[in-house]
Amino acid sequence: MLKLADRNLPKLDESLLTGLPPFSRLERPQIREILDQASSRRYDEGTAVFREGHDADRFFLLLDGYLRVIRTTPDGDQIIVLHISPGQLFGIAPALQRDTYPATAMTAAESIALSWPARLWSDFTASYDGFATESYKTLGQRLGQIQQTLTEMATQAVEKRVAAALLRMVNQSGRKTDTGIEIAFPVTRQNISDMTGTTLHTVSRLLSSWEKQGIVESTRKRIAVTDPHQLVLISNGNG
Amino acid sequence: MLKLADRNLPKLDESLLTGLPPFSRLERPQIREILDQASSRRYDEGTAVFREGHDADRFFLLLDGYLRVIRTTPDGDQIIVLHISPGQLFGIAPALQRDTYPATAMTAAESIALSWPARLWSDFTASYDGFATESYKTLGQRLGQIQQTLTEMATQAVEKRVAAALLRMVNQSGRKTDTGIEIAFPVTRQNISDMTGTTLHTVSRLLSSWEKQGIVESTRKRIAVTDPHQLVLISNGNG
DNA sequence: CCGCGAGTTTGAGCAAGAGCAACGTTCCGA
DNA sequence: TCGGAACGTTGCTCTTGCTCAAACTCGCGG
Repeated sequence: MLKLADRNLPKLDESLLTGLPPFSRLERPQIREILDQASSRRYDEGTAVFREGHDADRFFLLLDGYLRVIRTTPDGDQIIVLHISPGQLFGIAPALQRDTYPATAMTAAESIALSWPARLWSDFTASYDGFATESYKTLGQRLGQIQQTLTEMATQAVEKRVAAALLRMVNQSGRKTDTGIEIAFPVTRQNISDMTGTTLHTVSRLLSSWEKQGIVESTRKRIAVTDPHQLVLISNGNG
Repeated sequence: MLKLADRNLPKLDESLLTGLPPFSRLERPQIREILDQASSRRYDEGTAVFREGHDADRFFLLLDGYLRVIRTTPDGDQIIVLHISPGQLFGIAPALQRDTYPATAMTAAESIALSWPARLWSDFTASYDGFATESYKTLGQRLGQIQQTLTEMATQAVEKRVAAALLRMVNQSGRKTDTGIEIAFPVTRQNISDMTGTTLHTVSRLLSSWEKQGIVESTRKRIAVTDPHQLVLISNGNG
């Protein structure tokens, strides 16, 4: 159960949801209804919102921060399936008639998420025009992205996979800085190796080499791409 | 457009759909309605039902046969994302608001499929109780399976991946024979390497070795597992 | 029944990248 | 300000499994 301190006592503002795809076709009173049924909670960096195998009793919307969706193998290896950005629904196992979550959601940075009890999913899809359509659209995009990652993993050499992983993070969360485009959340070499099925050693060597070539800049846990075009070339094989 | 010869002129029998998950809660007249709007078509082994990138203008139900869902990379490598068995919906891109198919569907054996125009999807989910629920449940399972494959690909050595791929095919389409459990559709070494991101050479070596150990039996394009338990051990690392 | 083509087997060499080890650096909290 | 933990770098070794090459075999169509 959520502790009292975790619930958002001052009323949530309607502007939180307006404009987000699942709610874009709704009027203020409907958004009000939806918000009144939501719980809001803040999560420190590196904590789990839910874990693989646990009861899928709620579904979520990320308001602020970034999440990693992670699967762990029986022998402890883990891989990052995808990242979630603000405004996206996640943990929608209830929509797929699953009774447990198929993966773990970890915060990559301090985050804030709304959540609703699983049983409300069918209410939402029935009552709110466009909610189902937009949610399943998101799901379709996510499915496509995972298939994309799968094909990369199966056919591409490590260097290309790492380049592609960086580009994906930049596209999803890139912030312009004076020197390049920075990934908006902390990323370690280990994280990148978990996205690409390699080791942190190999990732470290690749980043060092790219840094020498002026393609990326990185401090500990922070990565910026200074020459995205070059990275695209690498990810397509013309390194 | 479908040619006349492809349409099933004698009325489709209602028993084709009864009992299949998406239609299990429906009465005969509703099933009649659904069938009357369907096109039926037969496909030779090795032909495409639809191709990646093409207009997602229909969705399908496999009545008989087996399909491979395939993605191809820009440089011509291809990987088999999953297999479709009789009774399953496929090509449901319309349900996910996609305007093109994200993958190609090839017949692994001679097959028969029904299909409906994409625009009917929303009619079906609105009119037929349980159709949406069951369809999205299938989708959820498929998503989970792809994530599973992705983690394997990223963390497991080739031998384990191949063992796991064989087990998946056996579980999905295994037919008991006097000597073991046979995969119900033709499978080449190349096919297996396309499922596991390796080469046909490596697969051939593995199968030869397993054959010597009495774990599998294979003729050209036909594979049977004689000792599934042993394969499970291999796929878990205790080779 | 023959011949061809698609699929398979096997060998040898080689390179990508994993594993291991040791050291360096940054950050944070006491 | 100091110490330690977490993260990163780099060199070396060793293995996995890919590449290339060549021969083999099954099964089908003519």
